[in-house]
Parts: sequence; C-alpha cells; structure tokens
Amino acid sequence: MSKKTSQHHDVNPINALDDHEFLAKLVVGIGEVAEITGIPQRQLRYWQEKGLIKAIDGTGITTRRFNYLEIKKILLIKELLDEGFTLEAAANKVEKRMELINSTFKKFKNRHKDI
DNA sequence: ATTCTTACA
DNA sequence: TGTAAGGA
Repeated sequence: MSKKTSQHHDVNPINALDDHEFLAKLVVGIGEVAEITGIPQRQLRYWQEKGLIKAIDGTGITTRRFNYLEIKKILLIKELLDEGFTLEAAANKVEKRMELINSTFKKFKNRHKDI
C-alpha cells in the first residue's frame, strides 16, 4: 500500500477485533500521552508519584510507559478533576470504579470457566 | 530529541 | 503547577 516496509497485516478500521488487538498492544510514552490528552507531563508524573496511575515496569526501562488501561484511568481522572473533585477524591473514585469492574468481570469469568 | 529528577517561583 | 537546570 504505502511505500514503507510495514510487514503488518491490514487493519480494518471497522473491525472491533483489530481494535482489541491494537489496544492490547498499545504502549505509549509520557510525551505522547501528554500531547494527545492535553494533560501536562508534570501532572502525569505527579499522579503516578501519588499512586493514582502506574507506569509499565520492566527491567531496563527507565522511562514511563502507559498502556490502554492506564490511559483510560488518566482520562477518567482528568474528567473528575474538571468536574471539581479533588485529586484525592478522584483517586478514590477511580479505585472504586476499578474494583467494581474487576469484581464484575471476575463473576463473569467464573460463569464461563469453559472458555 | 526525549525523558528524568530536583528545586524554586 | 510551570519552568528551568543538568544529567542520562
């Protein structure tokens, strides 16, 4: 297609399965996250420092990397702050939401152990 | 070029 | 929080 050496299979823009594959592999640096979300790097580092979000950890990795789930949390925190919640309140709401989501899917998981 | 920590306004 | 310094 393009001239490049992208040895990738085509990704259909209206295929949800491709979206999942893409999102599952997505790993982004702090600069890109800041650029796209509009949240300053300074703030992202602060949130991580406070434990609201976590960067991908790996031996040898010195720079912050964020995955799909963390980016979703980042967007949620931003919304909550815009709505007027304090950072601490936002942190509690995010934690509560993650617990709800995890416990809920854990139940589905147990009902579908056959998968 | 990009990110990191530390520190000060 | 924004920004600057100085190292990786």
